[in-house]
Amino acid sequence: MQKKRVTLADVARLAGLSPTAASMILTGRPDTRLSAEAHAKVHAAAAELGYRPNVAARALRTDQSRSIAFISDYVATTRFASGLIRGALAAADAARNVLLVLETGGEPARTLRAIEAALDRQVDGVILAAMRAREVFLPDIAISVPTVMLNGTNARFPTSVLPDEFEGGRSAVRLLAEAGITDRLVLVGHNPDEERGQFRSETISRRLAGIRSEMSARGMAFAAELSSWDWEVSNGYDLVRRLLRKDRPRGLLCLNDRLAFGAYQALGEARLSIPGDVALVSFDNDELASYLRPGLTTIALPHQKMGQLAVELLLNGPLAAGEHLVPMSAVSRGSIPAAHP
Amino acid sequence: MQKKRVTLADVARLAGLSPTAASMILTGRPDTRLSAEAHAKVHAAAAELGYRPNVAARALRTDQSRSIAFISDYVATTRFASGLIRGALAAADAARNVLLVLETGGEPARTLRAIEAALDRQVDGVILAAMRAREVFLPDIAISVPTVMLNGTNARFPTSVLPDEFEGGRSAVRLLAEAGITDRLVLVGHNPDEERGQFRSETISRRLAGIRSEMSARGMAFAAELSSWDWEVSNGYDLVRRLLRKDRPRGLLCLNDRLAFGAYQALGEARLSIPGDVALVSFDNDELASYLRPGLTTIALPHQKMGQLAVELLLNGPLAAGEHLVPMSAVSRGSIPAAHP
DNA sequence: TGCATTTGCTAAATGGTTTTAGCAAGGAAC
DNA sequence: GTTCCTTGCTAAAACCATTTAGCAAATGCA
Repeated sequence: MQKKRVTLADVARLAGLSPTAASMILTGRPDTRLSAEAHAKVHAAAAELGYRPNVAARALRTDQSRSIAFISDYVATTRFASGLIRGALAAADAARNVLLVLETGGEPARTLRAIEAALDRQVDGVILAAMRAREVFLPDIAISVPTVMLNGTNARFPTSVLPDEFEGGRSAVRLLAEAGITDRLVLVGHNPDEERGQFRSETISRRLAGIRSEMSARGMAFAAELSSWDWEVSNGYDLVRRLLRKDRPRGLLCLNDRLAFGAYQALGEARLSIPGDVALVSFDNDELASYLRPGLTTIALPHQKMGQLAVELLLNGPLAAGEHLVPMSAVSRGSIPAAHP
Repeated sequence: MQKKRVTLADVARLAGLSPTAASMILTGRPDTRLSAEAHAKVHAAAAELGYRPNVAARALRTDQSRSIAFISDYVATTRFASGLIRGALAAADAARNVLLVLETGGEPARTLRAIEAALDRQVDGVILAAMRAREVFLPDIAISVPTVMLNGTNARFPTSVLPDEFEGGRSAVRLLAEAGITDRLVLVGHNPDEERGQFRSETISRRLAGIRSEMSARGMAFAAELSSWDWEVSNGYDLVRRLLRKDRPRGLLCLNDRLAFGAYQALGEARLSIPGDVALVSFDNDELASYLRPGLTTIALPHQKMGQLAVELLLNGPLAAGEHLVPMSAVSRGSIPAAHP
């Protein structure tokens, strides 16, 4: 369809120099002693021919492929979660790198295949991302390149990027308190096992810890705590419907946006208005939050920034071990009353 | 972090044979005359050393990288749309290929960079996917490898994978008709310009053509057609709220799920029940559809299958030009009454 | 036995880039 | 007039797998 690729040798020939010289000049080596004239000639030749280096050949020689693997249990669970990928893509693009995206479905065999496929292609780094699980299972295979855990943790890879759930939890309570809602407050979605760090792991329990910390700092307490194993729309609906049979809460603190959506449905059926009768705050800033009416006030998961940070950590020098916490910011829409004077 | 990579030479040495022999055996060449014993020795050696071929080196020699580029305007607009990627990933994985995912944001400059980055990495094929736009803009750069348009069309690349919108449109009408709803039917979201093929291009106008075809085949006609440029939740809400001031429809045919969600909100406010008072059918089978109550009956976009097909077309021999239509299937939930006897 | 063919394997070239080692010419220092 | 730097450049090796061309031994055929 097209003539043969232009190689470095072609550029060198046109410039009247050796491939060595051309390579040194085009890669911008610092301490070379080639003349300014040579630089000019090589750049001109490269531009004229539209030269683009063959990344495979370069990778063979340098062991650097300018590509990194993004290995995820799921590629997207919600549109919002795909912000992890989007942020990573943008950061990779900015650094002229490319993302190899691999999905594992959480299956060990597929995870193993994915890691091998990535390593075979000489990736410069690996991002192990979690859309669902937090504590990520990893097959026992050595990964010979820098590795970052994204939205999850694993003992073998100490560098991780996580949302700052503790502060996020505090923000949610603060939002309610500042709107004057300090009473008849119900927590929706809490699961005692979670909180003990048993299941979805620490990050969710940190969210709860932040909530509890801010509550007690302000002398507030929940009137009730509705727990649920899953956090889907239908769970929110069921929990709140049952609640409304007995109680009339003033505010609901939902642990994610889907639960909140279910709560909206139950409140709507009960003819209760938001935020007049009942105020709501939740977490995630899922796509849903903007669809609801009134819009849902929620503490956003900073997925995009997290994805970006993961790539930047990989690309910028030696990996800093430890947890890199990305702030969660409050997105105010209409589900809580305007702040108290 | 790890010892040096095992190379083919190492395998050959351990097996007591030449690299030539090892290569031929491991790549499974058909007509070679190497002994069964040699095969056994090489395989044993490869297994013992845990040999994995260096894809970069292989790419250099064979011009095949076992990787294909997935270049998309957006990586996901809804969770559902990310099915395009998910399907592509699964098919690539099955063929031991890998996906280079690139996002362009619809910007020409970024699109150009993405194509170059992919070509530089010797991808075996390119998928140009569209999450939003249907008629895809492409910078004027030659792509020297097989290319498939996914969920979009472009004159320069005749092979495309599209949903079968015409039949999908017919199904939606059929669903309503079979539930006995043939009267007081309103179309929500239609835009006259679209239908003339002006904007989002043919595929949406095919959806409408299918709808109209089935309507007239059954002697049905819309009581009203509400048009809107955008198809977001708020548009659906506004359109239907305005409609309800004057009319009392029996059924709404919404052109996507977000419009339908908006319609739910307006109907809820007006205290109309679904499907008792008003039935709804829409398109896409977005994540939303299952969240609503009652569940939304919708004609699914077969995103996952489409992504899969795109990869398979690339990988299986010469590209078949033309449009490859993937059927849209109806997903019945609770928003239309049970079928008429 | 003599010649051709088949069998079983290997040497060496190839792909495109980077990098090491070093050459030739000119100038400076002694 | 040597010797020693410096400057400006290049030859060739290296990276690793694939592939072409071909070699030596064994076998088949007459």
